[in-house]
Parts: sequence; structure tokens; C-alpha cells
Amino acid sequence: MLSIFGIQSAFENAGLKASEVKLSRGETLFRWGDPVRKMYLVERGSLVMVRTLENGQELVVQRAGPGDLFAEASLFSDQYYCDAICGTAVVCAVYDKQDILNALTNPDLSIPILRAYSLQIRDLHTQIELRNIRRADERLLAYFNTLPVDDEGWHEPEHSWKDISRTIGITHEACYRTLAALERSGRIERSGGRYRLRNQAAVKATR
Amino acid sequence: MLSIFGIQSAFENAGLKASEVKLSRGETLFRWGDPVRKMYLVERGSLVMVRTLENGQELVVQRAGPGDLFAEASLFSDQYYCDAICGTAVVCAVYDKQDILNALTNPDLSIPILRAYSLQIRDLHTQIELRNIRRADERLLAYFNTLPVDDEGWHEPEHSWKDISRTIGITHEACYRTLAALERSGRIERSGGRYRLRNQAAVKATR
DNA sequence: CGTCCGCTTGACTCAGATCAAACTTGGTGG
DNA sequence: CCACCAAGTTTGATCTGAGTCAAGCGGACG
Repeated sequence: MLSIFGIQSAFENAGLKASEVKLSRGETLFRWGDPVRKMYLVERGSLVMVRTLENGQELVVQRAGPGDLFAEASLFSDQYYCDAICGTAVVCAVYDKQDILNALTNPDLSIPILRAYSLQIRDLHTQIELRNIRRADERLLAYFNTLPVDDEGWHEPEHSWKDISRTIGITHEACYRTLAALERSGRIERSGGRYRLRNQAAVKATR
Repeated sequence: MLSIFGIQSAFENAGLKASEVKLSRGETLFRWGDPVRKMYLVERGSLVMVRTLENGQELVVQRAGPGDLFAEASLFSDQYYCDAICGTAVVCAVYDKQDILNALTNPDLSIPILRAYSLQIRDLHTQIELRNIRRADERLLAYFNTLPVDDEGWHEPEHSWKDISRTIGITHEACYRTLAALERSGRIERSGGRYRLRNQAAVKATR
């Protein structure tokens, strides 16, 4: 999830032209094995990168929202190594991969992308770190600590809890149960969809 | 783990000068919060990036060996967000971070780094994917499938099993037990430290 | 208005964590 | 060359937290 506003303007400054694609919920942007010819910048909606294992388990590898460059790691790949599925209706700006590769000699493009990759790597490290926390409650709290809060400490959830549970690697049932338990024990506070940590009761993760 | 031989030569081609640092097992190359001034290219030995949570749990975020650019994601950070600990005696080539940043306008440097970042992102996705496999035996087999094999399908372990268990997120006891079970049930074969999958009995992961 | 999906809670089960103890191996130093 | 130490490896017994299956509610959207 390259949430770098700089990317879009960097693309423009580098003289790259975008077309647009619109998809509705459940449609696929690309599939495993498809040749990589385009790069997608999400403008509206949210997409997930999914790998389906042989035993049918579905693995969400990445999630992208508005402003994110999607499947950025495929820029140097010939094929996609996962499926891209729309979680909602989606609008993407579409750039030609080869155009981008050609334009990389321009530092005004390559450096923002490098910076974005670097952030992405850090995010992924954070995610892996989260997975090393075994207890669901501690993992969830650690996840909350990676998210932005407003002045009063409130979190505005950007994804459904079901999505979040997949992101942090627990079942949605366990997630809801854990949320309830955290609230019962006064470690978090919920109101109107938002939620807030109380008395810094958290195992902190990176960030 | 940027296992790109290209990196070192790209650094040289870009006119970057390296000094050298030697450390022995257990020493730290840098710690959480240290300012990022240098970049390290591992020449010999192996290093781990570790985050220590407040509850004392140690999390191995990354592991690097010869040829890897270490903590590459910190290139655009001011501070390190983890500790770097030598798993063995280590020799690193040391480059100045600012020199690298200045040289990024040179596409002969920026493109190899971009490519390496991109691979790194894919590796991390693979790791996260692994973590989504719940059963220890399937996770271990999936891990094996991400590793290179020789002509006859043998794996030459590069890390101790204890390290591997940490990498894939199970305890070392569970790891040894699972290995034993896999061998008993004939799904893997072990001999002289090496091991090999039998009859493709595996849940495949990315790669 | 009906269907889909996210949300929520309960009961049960089991895989893997934890604690514990012993053995092997490799390296260090006297 | 051997004693010793540290770390990895191996196996057992026990326990618990999260997965699984199941079922019901309510809001959103077409």
C-alpha cells in the first residue's frame, strides 16, 4: 500500500499518461499468471491481493485503498503472482508498465517510487512482527498502535473488522470475541463505530 | 534480504566508496533509535533484525546473509526501528547513506535498488502468506517450497532449525516435532543434515 | 422486499504453546 | 588433549487459546 500522494504527481511530472478502469465489487483486476503490462493507481474503492492455496485457503497478501499504487512489486515481474479482487466498486488510473520502466531513468520518478517501496517494506515488516504476537488481544492492540488516531485518541476504522481480522491473521470470530473482551476489561472503548485505547494498555509494535 | 549480486557492483559503478566493519557473534551493528548514517552490505556471516516488544518477546523481522544489503528499508528513514544483531561473526561493507541518496539520481544505481526492493517486497509477501497457513506441517512444507533445491530435490539448510522455526512463526519444539512427524509419515526424507520432499506432498506457496 | 454480508455470541475441540529435561555438537581455553 | 560451556536438537506431559461449526441479528443495497 503505497500511500504516497507524491506518486500520482510524480507520474504526471514524468509525463506518463493514464487511462481509467472501473470495476464493481468482486471483479478481478488481474489473476495469477497474467502478464504484467499495466500498473494501477487506486483512486476509489479498495482492492485485495489474494493467493489461493491448493487446499482452498484464501490468503490476503495485501490491501490497497485510494492513493495506493497497487501490486507495485510486480513492476519488475513478468507475471502476477496473485489475484487482485475488488472489495468494493473500484476506480483505478492505469499506466503502462513499460512507460514507467522507461521513465525510471528520471530521478523525479525513481526516487518517489524508491521512497514508497521503502515504506512498503517497513509496513510489511510491521505486519510480520504482528504475526509473531501470539495472543489475539495483544496482537489486536499492537495493530491498533500501528494506526493513526485523532487528537483524542480515537481510531476511525478504514476496513471492516472481518478484513482486519484477515490482515492480522485471526478468524473474524476470534476478532469479535477479542474486541468484546477488550471492551469488557476496559482496555478499549467503543462508540459509534470508532474506538479508542485506554490507559495505554498495549503491547507496542513498530512505528 | 537483497540477494542481488548486482547491488555491490552497482555501488562501485556509481563511484561509492566502502569501508569495512567486522563484528563477532552477538554484537550489535545498530540499535532501535540510532540515527541512520550508514548502509551495510553483508560480505560474510549472518545478521538478524530484531524487535523486542514490551513484554519481552523477541521478534526476528529479517535475516540477512552474504550479498544482502541490510536494513535497506532504512535508506529513507532517520532512525532505525529495530536492533541488528550478529548471529555469527560478520564482515560488512559500509557505505555512507547520504552518498547513496545523492547518487540515486544515477539510474545505474537507482534501478538495481528498485529491482532489489521489489524482490524484497515479494519475499515479504511470501512470508506473510506462510503465516496464514495455520497447520504447522503445511506451513513447514510451504516454507520448503520457497527454498532452492538441487537436481535431486535435496534442500541444504542454510539456517538452524531453531532459526527457521522463528522465521515461520512456530516454536522450535513444534518445529522439531513436526519434522519428526513429516518424516514418520514419509512426506519428507532426511539424511545427513539435508532433507527432501517426497511425492510433492505440499501446500505450495508463492514462487 | 429480499438477499447478501458484516457482525455477534455460544459450545466444543484440538493443535500448538509452555514447561521440563536430556542428549549432541562445536568451540574455547587451560 | 580434555574439560567445560553454550547452543542446537529431541522428546514427553500438560494446558489453553484460538479455530471450527453453528445459529441469529440487522443494515445496506439493488
